[in-house]
Amino acid sequence: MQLIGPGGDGEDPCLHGAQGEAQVVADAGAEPLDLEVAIAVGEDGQQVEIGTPGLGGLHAHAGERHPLRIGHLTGNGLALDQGREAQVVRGVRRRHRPYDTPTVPSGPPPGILEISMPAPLVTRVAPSPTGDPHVGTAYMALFNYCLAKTTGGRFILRVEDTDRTRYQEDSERQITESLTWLGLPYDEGPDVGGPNGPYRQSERTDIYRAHVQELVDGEKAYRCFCTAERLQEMRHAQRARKMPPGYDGLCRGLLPEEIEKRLADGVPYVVRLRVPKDRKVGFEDALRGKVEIDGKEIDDQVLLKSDGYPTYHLANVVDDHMMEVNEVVRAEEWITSTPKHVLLYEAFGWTMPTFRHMPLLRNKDKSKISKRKNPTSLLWYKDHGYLPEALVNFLALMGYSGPDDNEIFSLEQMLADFDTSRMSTSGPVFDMDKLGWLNGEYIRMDSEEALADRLIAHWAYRASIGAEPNPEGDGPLYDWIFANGGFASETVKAFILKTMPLMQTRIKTLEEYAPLGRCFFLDDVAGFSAEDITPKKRDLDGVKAVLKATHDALAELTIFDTASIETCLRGLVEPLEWKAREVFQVARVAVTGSKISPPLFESMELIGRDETLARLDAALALEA
RNA sequence: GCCCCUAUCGUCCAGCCUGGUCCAGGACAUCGGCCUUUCAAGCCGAAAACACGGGUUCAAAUCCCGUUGGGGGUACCA
Repeated sequence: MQLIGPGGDGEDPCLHGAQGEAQVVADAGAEPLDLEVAIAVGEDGQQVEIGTPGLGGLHAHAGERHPLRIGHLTGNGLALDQGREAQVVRGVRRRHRPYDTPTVPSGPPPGILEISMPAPLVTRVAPSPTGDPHVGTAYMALFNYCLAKTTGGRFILRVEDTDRTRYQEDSERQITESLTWLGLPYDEGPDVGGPNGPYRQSERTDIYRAHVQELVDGEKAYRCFCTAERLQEMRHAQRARKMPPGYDGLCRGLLPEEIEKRLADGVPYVVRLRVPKDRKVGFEDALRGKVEIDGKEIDDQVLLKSDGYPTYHLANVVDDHMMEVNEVVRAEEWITSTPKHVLLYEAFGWTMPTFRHMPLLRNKDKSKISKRKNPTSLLWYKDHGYLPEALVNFLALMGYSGPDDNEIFSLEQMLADFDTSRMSTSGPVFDMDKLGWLNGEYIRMDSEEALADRLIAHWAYRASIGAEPNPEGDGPLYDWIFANGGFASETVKAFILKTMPLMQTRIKTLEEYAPLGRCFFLDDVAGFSAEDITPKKRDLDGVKAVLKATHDALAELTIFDTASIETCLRGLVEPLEWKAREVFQVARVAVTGSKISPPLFESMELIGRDETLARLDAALALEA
C-alpha cells in the first residue's frame, strides 16, 4: 500500500476522518479484498486503520477504485509522507463498537492497496467580535471544519478585532463558547493557542506594520494623506457626475520630499494598495469557477488605517499566509474584494490559497440575513431551546445535500461522506419552520433520560444568565424546581423523567416544555373561564354536574393510576348521557387549566389524586 | 449607476458536468384523510416548480447566447 499525502517533519500525523481513494493493486490470492477495516502498516512499523465512508465494509477487486477514509490511528501514529510505502497486513472483521481498536489476527496479508489522499486543508473561520455570535459564523465554521477534518488538515479560529470602534468586550468569549456548544472545535485559536499565534489580530499589529513597510518599500503600496473631508467631497463630486466612486489617486504620485515633509509634520496618513489599472485580476473559485475583475474597477484599497490598525484585506492575507491557511472558505460577500487579496499575495510573492465562496444565508425576502428580520444570534437559539446538533444539521442543509434523500444526519455522518461537489452556490433562505421541525426530530431521537437531562440543563442555563422568564410557564416550573431541591435534585429529575412519555412528542424546542407542562407544576390552575370549560351546546349547570360526578367517582378509586382513571371516567359517560370527548374536555380544563394539554389520564396520575380532586372541586365554584 | 455572483415547487435540496430513463424526485410548510380524550407524534394522500426569449439537436430542466428577476460589492466595517 502506498500512502500519498500529508505528513512530514513534526506534523501531527493524525488523519482521523481523512478521505481518499483506494485501488487494489494486488490481491493475496484470487479472492477479492473483503474487509471491514484494514490495518495498514508503514515502513516504520506504525499502524493506521482504514475504512470506507459510513463505516461500511471494503470489498474490493483488483483494479477497482473505492472511496475510503482513515478511521483512526493505532500505536503512535503513522507519518504519511509522500510516496511512503505501506502495506495492508490484515483485514479485520469488525464485531465491536466503531471506535474500538481492532485486533490484528495472524495469517497471510489479504492484499495490497494503493491509496491516494488529497492534500490536507488548513482552513479558518475569522469572525469579528462586534456583537452577538452570528449564525453566519457557525455556518462558515461548519464547512471550514468539514474541509479540514476530511483531509487531515487543521481548522483555525482567528479573531478579527481590528475595528476598534465596533469592538465588543464579551463577543470573543461568546464566539468560542458558541463554537464549543455547537461541537465545532478548532485546532488553533486565541484561547487554545497554536504554533502560528497570536490568533487575535489586535495583537499582531507589529506584524502588519512590517508587512506594510515591505509593500511601501517595494512600491506596491503608498502613503495617502488625504483627509476624510477631502474623500467625502471627492465621492460627492463623483456621484454628481455619475462617475464610479473610488479613490482618485491624488497621493499616488507624491514626491519623496513631499512625503518626508508631511511625515515630519506629523500629518496622519493611511497606506493604500497601488492597484494596477491596466489589467484584469482574477482567481479560480473552487465553487464558482473563474472570476475576473478589471483593475479599473478595483479601488486603491486602504491597507493600514491612520490609527495604525490594518484593514481586513491586509490582515486577512498576511494572517492566512502566516497561519498556513491554504483554502479560504468564506461568504459570497467577499468575492468582489478577492482580487485585492490576489494582488497582495502577488505583491508579497506568496502562494495563493484556494478560494471557495459560500452563498450568503438569506432572510425571507432574500436579502442577506440580518437581525432585524431573523434571529441571528447563536445565543438566541441556545436560549430558546434549540439543540446544537439540530442547528448544525440545519445549517448543513443550507447549500449542501447528503449522498441520498436523507436530511437528518449528525456532524460525524456528514464528515463520513462529505463531498465538496455537493455544495451549492445559490443563497438559501433561512427557514425557521424547517429548523423547528428538525429540532423536534432531534428531541424525539433523544432517550427519555437524555432529554430530561437536557431540559434541566437548559433551565439551569437560563437561570444562570438571568433570562427573561417565559410568561406562559417558566414561573411555576422554577418555583417547583426550587421547592424540590433545585436543578441537581434527584426528585426533580425523577419527576421530569416521568413526564417524558407525555411531553417528548409534543415539544419542538426545550423552551416549549414549560408552557405545555405547566399543569404539573402549578398550585392552582384557575384562570380559565366558564366558556372555556363548557362544550358547545352544553351549559354551566351541566358542566358542574359532570364535574361533581367526576370528582366523586375518582374519589372512590383505590388505585389512582392511568388505567383505573380511564376505566372510571369512561364509566361515567353512559349514565351522564354526554359524549366521551365532552366529559373528558370538562375534566381536562378543570384539572390542567387548559383546553390543550398532555394526555388527560396520564396527567391526572402524575398530578396525583388529592390535587386532581381539589382542582375538580375548585372548578365547581366557577360562575358564568 | 458600475462591477461581480446567482436562477428547479411558497421554502430547502436532488436531477444539469456525462442531453433521451423527468408530463421533474425528496423534505419543510399548506390542505385532506386515518389514528385519537384535547394537542402533538405517527401513517396515508393531495396541491405545488424547470424565470422568459432565442438558438444547437431527432431530442434540452440539462449545452450556447440574450433578456429579466434576485443577491452582494462599490468605507480609514468586517
